[in-house]
Amino acid sequence: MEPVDHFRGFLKKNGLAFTSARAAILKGIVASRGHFDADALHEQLKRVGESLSCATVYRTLPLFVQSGIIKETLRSKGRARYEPAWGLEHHDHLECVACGRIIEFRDDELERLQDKVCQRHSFRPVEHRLGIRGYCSECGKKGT
Amino acid sequence: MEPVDHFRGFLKKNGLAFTSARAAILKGIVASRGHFDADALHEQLKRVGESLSCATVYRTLPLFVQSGIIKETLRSKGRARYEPAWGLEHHDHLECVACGRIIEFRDDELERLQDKVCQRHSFRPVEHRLGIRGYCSECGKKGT
DNA sequence: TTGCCTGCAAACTCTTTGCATTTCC
DNA sequence: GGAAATGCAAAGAGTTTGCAGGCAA
Repeated sequence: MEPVDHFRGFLKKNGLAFTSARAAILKGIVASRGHFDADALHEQLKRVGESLSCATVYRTLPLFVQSGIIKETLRSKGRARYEPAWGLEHHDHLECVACGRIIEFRDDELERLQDKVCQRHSFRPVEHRLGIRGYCSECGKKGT
Repeated sequence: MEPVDHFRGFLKKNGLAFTSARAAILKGIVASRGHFDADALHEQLKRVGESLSCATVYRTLPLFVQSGIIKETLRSKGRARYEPAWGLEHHDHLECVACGRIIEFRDDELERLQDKVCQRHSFRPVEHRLGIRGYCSECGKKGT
């Protein structure tokens, strides 16, 4: 199933309308393969000729989160950031403090270990975020 | 060495002054054993009779981070949160989405595994944050 | 004395909200 | 037609900054 179909279903189920603005935002999300924030998404849509107010973007993003199309990731400089979640497995992030590059990775053993920690504390996990900040291979070569 | 001595050394080394405001903030940090945010710290200091502007708190916190007295942790509701880092081993967090309780834990194997992931990507880690959100044992009992 | 510090208030950034109007079903 | 969605602009929260005066070294 395509994201758009899933999203239409989600809207219908909740008595919400599939509007042109929402269609545009979804297109923007799909186009920006990777991480983005509200402002970047808004800018991108403007570039493509879609004119939406940023209020609409902010009002709509939670719908995409709820429907599972995207998810919030670590905030950066006070901005909420998102990434596509549709059809993707969970993964964690390496974030380069020098160039800002984000490297995604997944490690099953790491996941299992986290579950063990939760069990040990009788904690029922809903979600987790692991972010490792440091220097990527490129920036690491250059020094410091 | 006491935190205050370490901090004085840090200031001296950087040509900065050890002022009464900074002393008060340090006392506040030490007193609030655990997590806090700028606002909570400011409130606590007011309660003890110290009158500082919040601008000073905001301006001073980065000094404590740089000196290693505290460190930033996961943000919550748009607020930067901090915790003491002086003399404490690194640890990670379980955060209850129901009651807000934060449980700290440390798992050496988890740490090692993270290093392995970094090696695999030729990534030199500086710091990492692992936050697991879910329901603590208390809230888990009550339902949902 | 020479800067660094501070308080105050205004500015800023990201995000949310109220209201009148438009769009969807 | 009626509920829901939108744009606009103004409000909010948390945080930062400019400036004039105050303190540490």
